[in-house]
Amino acid sequence: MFHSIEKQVARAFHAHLLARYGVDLAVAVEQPRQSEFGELAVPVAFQLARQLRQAPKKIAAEIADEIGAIPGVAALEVAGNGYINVRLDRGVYGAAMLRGDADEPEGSGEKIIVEHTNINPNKAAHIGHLRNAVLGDTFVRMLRAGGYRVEVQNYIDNTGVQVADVVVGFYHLEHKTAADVKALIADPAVRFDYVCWDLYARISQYYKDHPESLNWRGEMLHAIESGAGDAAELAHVVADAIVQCHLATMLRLGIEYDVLPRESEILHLRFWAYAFELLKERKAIYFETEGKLKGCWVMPGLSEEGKVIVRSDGTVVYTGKDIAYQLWKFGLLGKDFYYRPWMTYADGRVLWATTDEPVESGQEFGRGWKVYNVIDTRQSYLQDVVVAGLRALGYQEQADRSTHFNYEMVALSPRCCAELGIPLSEEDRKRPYVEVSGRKGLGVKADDLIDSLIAKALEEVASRNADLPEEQNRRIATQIAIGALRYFLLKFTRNTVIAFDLQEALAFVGETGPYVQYTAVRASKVLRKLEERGEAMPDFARELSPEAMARQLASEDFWQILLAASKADSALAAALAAGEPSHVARYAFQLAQAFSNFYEKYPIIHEENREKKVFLLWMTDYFRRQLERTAGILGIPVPEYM
RNA sequence: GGGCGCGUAGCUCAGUCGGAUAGAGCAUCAGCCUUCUAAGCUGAGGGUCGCAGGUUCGAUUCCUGCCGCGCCUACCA
Repeated sequence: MFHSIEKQVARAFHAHLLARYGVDLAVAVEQPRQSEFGELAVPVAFQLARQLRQAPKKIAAEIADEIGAIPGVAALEVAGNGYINVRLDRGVYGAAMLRGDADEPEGSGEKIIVEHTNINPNKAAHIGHLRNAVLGDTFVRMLRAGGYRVEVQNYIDNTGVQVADVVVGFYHLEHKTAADVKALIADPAVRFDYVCWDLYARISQYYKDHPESLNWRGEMLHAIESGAGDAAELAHVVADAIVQCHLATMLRLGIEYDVLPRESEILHLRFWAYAFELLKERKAIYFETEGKLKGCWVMPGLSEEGKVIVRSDGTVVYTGKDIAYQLWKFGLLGKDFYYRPWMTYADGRVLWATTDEPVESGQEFGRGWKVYNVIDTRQSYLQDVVVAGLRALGYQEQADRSTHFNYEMVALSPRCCAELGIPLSEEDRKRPYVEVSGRKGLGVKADDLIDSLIAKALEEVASRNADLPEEQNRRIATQIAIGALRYFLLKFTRNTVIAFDLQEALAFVGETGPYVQYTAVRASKVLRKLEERGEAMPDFARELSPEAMARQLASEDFWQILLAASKADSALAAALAAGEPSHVARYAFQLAQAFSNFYEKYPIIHEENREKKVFLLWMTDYFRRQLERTAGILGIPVPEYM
């Protein structure tokens, strides 16, 4: 609701400035810090002061005097050195909310592709991967809430070095065949992704101790690429099983995908070969004939030496395949995958995976208008190479619409390492944080963290609801765990390194997901209590006249609280514009704070005055809806009770 | 060396396009449960916005330099 007014005010000012001063200005509308200054502030007089060579205060007065009536606005006031403060008509505003006036969604019909998660399928997911997936998933939810059409892709690098290493581990360290590993996967007592986690650390250490054994890796990569033999089969078995683990882990947090594009198909369907020809043809890469990079195909420009795309042994680096993939995402490759169903989600939606077998699936993916790649900021250079590749091929517009949705890494605080029993060098102990490393097996596994959160939440839930069945309490505890974890990962801005701290992640008080959930639970509990007392929910539209609304909203307290609740769309729009899910998280917390205040201060169902009681109930219901909607955008479920 | 990012309360972090008295959570201290769930609420203390210049009506915000920290700078991803 608030967002509509914001836009309306901005439009009115823009039109007036154009007509009166002939100035085409992008009008900024901000929210004053102090509520006494009104609901909106327009600092446009400051911008004009320079051009018109007049005092801001004088210009502001002139504008406020001449602009005329703006729908929904009660008054304009000049304050400070030249602010124009806007006071809304509370009755009109309240009545519009009662009618359920919604802001028109901004989204266009163009398809937006968001790629996230992208975990190497060779070990269990850790907190770093969770940040990626939760950020990506939340951004997707934001876009969809904003009316955009989104396709979610989770790229599976099932033929890369990391998978090869684990397969080498199974082969040379464990002496296991594909059949042995299949049996291991089928064993319900074995957490296969955990087994691989340890094995990956072991083989990495083994390479370090026995550098000559590194040729195993090369051999394995070739075997996988050829696609035949026991080794290739083992690689597929391992990667598929780990993907299954990752999908299960993500599903625990409510994260789903539309399609899994796999690297094996990029190879087998010759996407890369095709892109390679394109790159050569359009002179985006050149063959180096001398020096250090002799025999490589190199993309010049981004760094001093250029970026190797094809190694001297003829194999392509990941970034090369990524260029082919990015071209496909925009529908520029002229080739396409085939698709087969991978699994079905609870709501019946099918997750598709690519295949190289020509089958008619009736599915179409890719051909996006805009592409977001959710990838951590350490890979900025590689992402720049991909975009430079598009540019070099002449796809300027698509390059401009390629966004590296970057974020900082999750590291471990030294204290956290100590708690987890991770030994640290003297040097590491002095650092502010220690990088997670899959190779070293250094990190917090996603499922372990979720399990700890559930256990802790269950303790809490059970102590408050001892009379309820354990199974039911466990379900609630799971929802609380999800809320805690998602909020924890979302409350930081993207470019903040999260120094992971177990105590903080496990916190349920203060600025946390459970606080937001608890508030929503309280709101719906009030409404439920009303019915338990045998009272019906009032017909708000009939009982609350615009006059009654204006009367109640004359209370500064009520007005401020309602105003806060009405800003959900505005907060979402700002967060989308900034590409910053943390803004939504922060708003959810502020919203919860506002309701908690209201809840503590005003008895709702015990209110004697009928008009006021109906109004309070309406406020509660409105809050509940706004809170649930915002939580939903964050992927935070609202439990029945807590 | 080069590129990117960070430095704000004891700790962890926010801080709209340069704007009005720099905020939140945690921690500390003092209060609030016979009334809709205390995972809550109220209040208090706590700041040289890394340092030094510059730009201007105005700088935590923009520019330059310096100091400190991190990441990237692979024929790994």
